[in-house]
Order: sequence, then structure tokens, then C-alpha cells
Amino acid sequence: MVARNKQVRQQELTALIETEPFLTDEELAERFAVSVQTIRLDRLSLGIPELRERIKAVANNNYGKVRSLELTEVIGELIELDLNHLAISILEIGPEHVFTRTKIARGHHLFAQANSLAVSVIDAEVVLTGTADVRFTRQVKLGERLISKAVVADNREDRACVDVATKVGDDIVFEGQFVVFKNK
Amino acid sequence: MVARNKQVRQQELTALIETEPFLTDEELAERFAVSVQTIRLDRLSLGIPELRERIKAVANNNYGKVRSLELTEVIGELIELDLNHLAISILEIGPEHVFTRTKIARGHHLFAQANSLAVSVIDAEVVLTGTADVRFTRQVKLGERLISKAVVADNREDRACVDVATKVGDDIVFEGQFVVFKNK
DNA sequence: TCGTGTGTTAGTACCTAGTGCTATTAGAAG
DNA sequence: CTTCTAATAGCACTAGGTACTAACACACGA
Repeated sequence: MVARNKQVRQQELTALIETEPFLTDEELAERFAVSVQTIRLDRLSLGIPELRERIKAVANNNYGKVRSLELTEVIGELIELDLNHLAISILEIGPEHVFTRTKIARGHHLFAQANSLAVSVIDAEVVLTGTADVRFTRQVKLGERLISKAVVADNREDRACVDVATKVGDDIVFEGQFVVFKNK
Repeated sequence: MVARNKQVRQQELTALIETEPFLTDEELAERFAVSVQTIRLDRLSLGIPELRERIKAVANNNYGKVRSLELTEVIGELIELDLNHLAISILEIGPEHVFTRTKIARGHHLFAQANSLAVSVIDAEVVLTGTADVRFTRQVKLGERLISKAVVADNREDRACVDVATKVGDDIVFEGQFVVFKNK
């Protein structure tokens, strides 16, 4: 049996593994109705690592990722913090931040970076966002590095006003005024 | 050599695997200066699965999580959509949305729900947030269900104005005015 | 002192999901 | 008919285990 569908199979294999990375060679062989050895050769020629490596990659990715996206107190990497005055953070836009079609970052990630920075710059037990007035001034693309700077404009007993500006290089991509409340 | 440190070692093992789940029995044996077999017996009696299962668990967890948190087009569950007029979504506040200490939801999740709803209600190829004016009117706690309603107030050729209100029960917890831009 | 029990180590056979290599075969094209 | 490619098959080997058996050290108690 000569399969001139080799090319087709290899394309489908690549696509399949992208959507379902947790399939063994044996399961893949069944799906494509070829031998396990053929799948191995395909993987080899396509540079697709073995199942256990694929699982590890997913695990590793997310072991860091979920932490940094959801479980840390600040979205992005906090690189400077002068409580009640100034804070700076960096966020690198990865595939998880963008619209799949356009590769443009979703607004709420920029908001999240700025909001968490505005909250963390204030020195109080509990700080919550009250109001925010934000402008998205330029599109942010996959791979760009957002540098966000929060400056405390007004700091009273129960509330503070924080101005946040986010840049990519010299371009301002986001500006926001946050009014945050301090609870005892 | 009688080790009365068995109990201590097992406690430390449990803790270590929680913080560093990607260690083989051999590496663990070295750390605790015992034989590999001892580590195996410890894992067995503590019910700790083997390395490959631990990796799988991490991968699986996050394979679902990242999708639902980051890769979906709309944050929350879209329950009604009348393009260019109205959209409603529901978001249940889970542990991943709250500050660990206070169990209060982070503002950017409320923003994300509202922002993605405002973007999805507009019928165009590419829709991006331009400006947003938002107010967080009440704290949202772990376990509460946010019902967000987006109404298109003004819809022009190149831009639209969307009002979003989010409620928990009858309480308004978030209000926002989004100006979104349509790109061809 | 002699057992007995606990903790630890050692070793074997087996498993999965592979790698890497060497044939061998089917079938189409020259 | 030969030659090439795609596919298949088999073997030795690997990591990181499971499951089990055997042996030994040492403390404690009668």
C-alpha cells in the first residue's frame, strides 16, 4: 500500500497534537490507521517530541503561568515599588493574552496590569478599586513588553488617586486614573 | 540505624512535593539521604502518586483552566446575545478570582467580564476597546455570581458606546461605559 | 538473652512509552 | 526488471516507575 497521503497525514498529525497533546503513539497510530512505527517516523521528521515531553511542557508552562496570571498579587513583574509614591511593572504579552485571530492583546490584560499596580502601590491592609477612567491609546501585539508606571497623585485617609501609564518602548498604549479605597 | 525521623521525613516529603512536584524518586532519595526504596514506601503510605502522574495532574488541571480563564473569547458564560443591541453573561467568582487574604474579587475580573461582553456585543470583524469609565460600587466575594448586562447606547460606523452593568442578585457591583472601535 | 516488631535497604520481574537502529516488504515509476 | 519511497517489523535499550520478596539493623520487652 503506497500512501501518497503521507504529507496529508503529517499535516493532520501536527494539527491533532496541537489540539490534543496527550495522545500516545499507539492511539495516534489507531486514529490514522497506520503502524506505531510510522507515527514515530512522522514525529521524528516533524520534530514533535514524545508524549511525556509534551505533557511536561504543558505542565511547566502552566506551573509558572497560572501563578503569574492568576495567583500573584501583581499582574506582571514588579520591578520597582516605592509605597505611596511609585510602582513599575513589566508584562510580556504572550499567546494567552491575545485574540487568536488578530494577535492583539485583550484590553483587560492591560487593565489588570494597571489595576493591580495601582492597588499594590498603596500601603494599607486592604485596598480596593473604586473607580477607573481608562484609555487604550494603541493596539498591543503579541510579544510586546508593557512597562506600566503607577504614580500616586493624591493620598487621603480613606482613598487615593493613582495615575497609571503603560508604554511599549516610547509609545503610550494605556492610560488610567484609578481611585482606590482603603479599608481597615 | 533506627530513624525516628520517619514521621518528620514523611511530612517534609509531602511539603516538598507540593512545592516541587517534578522530582523523581532518585532525586528525592538524595535530598533526604535515604534509599530510593524508602522514598517509594513513603509515597505509597502517603498516597503520593508517581512523578509521571503528578506531571499529568498539573498539565490536566491547567489545560482546562487556562482555556476557561484566558483563551475563551468571552470571560464568563454568554447567556444572551443580540448583536449590536444587548448581551448578558454570568461569571461565578472562584478562588482564582479573589485575593487570598480577604476573599474579595479582584477588580480586573469584573472589568474583564464587562470588557469582553462590550466587545462581543458589537458585530464587526475586529473590535477593540478605546476608553472605559468604570465604577466598582460594591465588593464581590468568593462564590458570588456576577450577572453582567451590556447595552449598546450608540453605534456609529467606526465606533460604538456600550453601557455595562454587573449585578449580584439585585445589587449593582460594577458599572462601566465602554467606547469600542471597529477596525476593518 | 531470645524473640518480635519496625524501619530501611536490596534485588527481581514486570510495565509503559518511548529512542535508535536495522532489516524487510508493498507498490508505483523509470 | 530494477529502483525508489513509504510503510512496517523487530530488537536492544532507556527512565521511572509498580509489586513483591528477602534480608538486615536495632530497639524494646519478657
